[in-house]
Amino acid sequence: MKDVNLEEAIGLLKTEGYKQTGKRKMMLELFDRHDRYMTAKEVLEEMSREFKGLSFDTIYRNLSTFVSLNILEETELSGEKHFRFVCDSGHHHHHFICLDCGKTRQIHTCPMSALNENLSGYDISGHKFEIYGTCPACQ
Amino acid sequence: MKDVNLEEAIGLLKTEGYKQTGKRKMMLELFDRHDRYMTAKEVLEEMSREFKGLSFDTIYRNLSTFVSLNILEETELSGEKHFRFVCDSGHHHHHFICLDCGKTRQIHTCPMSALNENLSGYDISGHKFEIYGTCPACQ
DNA sequence: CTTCCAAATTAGAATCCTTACGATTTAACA
DNA sequence: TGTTAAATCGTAAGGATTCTAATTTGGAAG
Repeated sequence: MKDVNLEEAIGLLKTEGYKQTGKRKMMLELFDRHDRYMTAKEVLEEMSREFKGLSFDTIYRNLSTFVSLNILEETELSGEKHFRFVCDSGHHHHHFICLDCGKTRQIHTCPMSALNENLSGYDISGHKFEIYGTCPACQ
Repeated sequence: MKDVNLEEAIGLLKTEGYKQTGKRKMMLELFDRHDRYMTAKEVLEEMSREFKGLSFDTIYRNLSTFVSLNILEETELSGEKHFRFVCDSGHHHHHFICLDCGKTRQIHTCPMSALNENLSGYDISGHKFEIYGTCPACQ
């Protein structure tokens, strides 16, 4: 199940004309394996074990590439960008995010569908609904 | 109406044992007058006209103080902290935020009250619901 | 299996936002 | 007024992120 996503993601690189490098594959494996929000620094630290002398730039550039390819999703927690493998549930949803471990739990209630305000005249480009706290495992 | 809030905010400084300095008063007047989300840099620029040689430290320290006094509220937009006078409507609400001018419009629908997920076992410490876009005036 | 080129990576500097520091000034009270 | 703790200044430090120029490499073409 998850491996399908991983393979799909790696395949997407070729499809879109990006090179399949060992670093990119390891980054994607990392996100697939952890299945939680991670910072660029965390990714760098884990990758550095295998790839010594890894550059900041590589991490940030690839994270940005993956987000634009819709392989990763991004959110900002306490001033730091966090990334996770995009959920494959196939429908729009939101997240409870554990502030300790970064793991998430899907929330299927979307406030936009239940919105009873009149926002005509407003051009809406996006919305964010996140619930923060501590997951059962971290308590 | 808004002046009441401003006076209350200035008065709160004394009540809580903080000094009422000209810089703090001008900062609060600024937020009262603009009534929108502003960055520390925007505040610094406007204040610098009157107070030349104003220090970063003063801006950030006072912004932080005002937030802790519940005079200002804070959110993070594209990697930068934004602050605005806390709304006085007296009840919990959320915001549409114009990404051009920073002005907001209150949203009274709260997703937490309509949440039909079972989150027992999760320790919830907070939530965020924001709608982004362009307000009528900025289109 | 080579050659080749655009893409990827590196190392390090630069940028942006934010916070921290010791020295100086100032608000508020007696 | 004088005193004192709080506020401010000037600047440096910090962390996250982006940029640049030089080098390396994936992978398509021969």
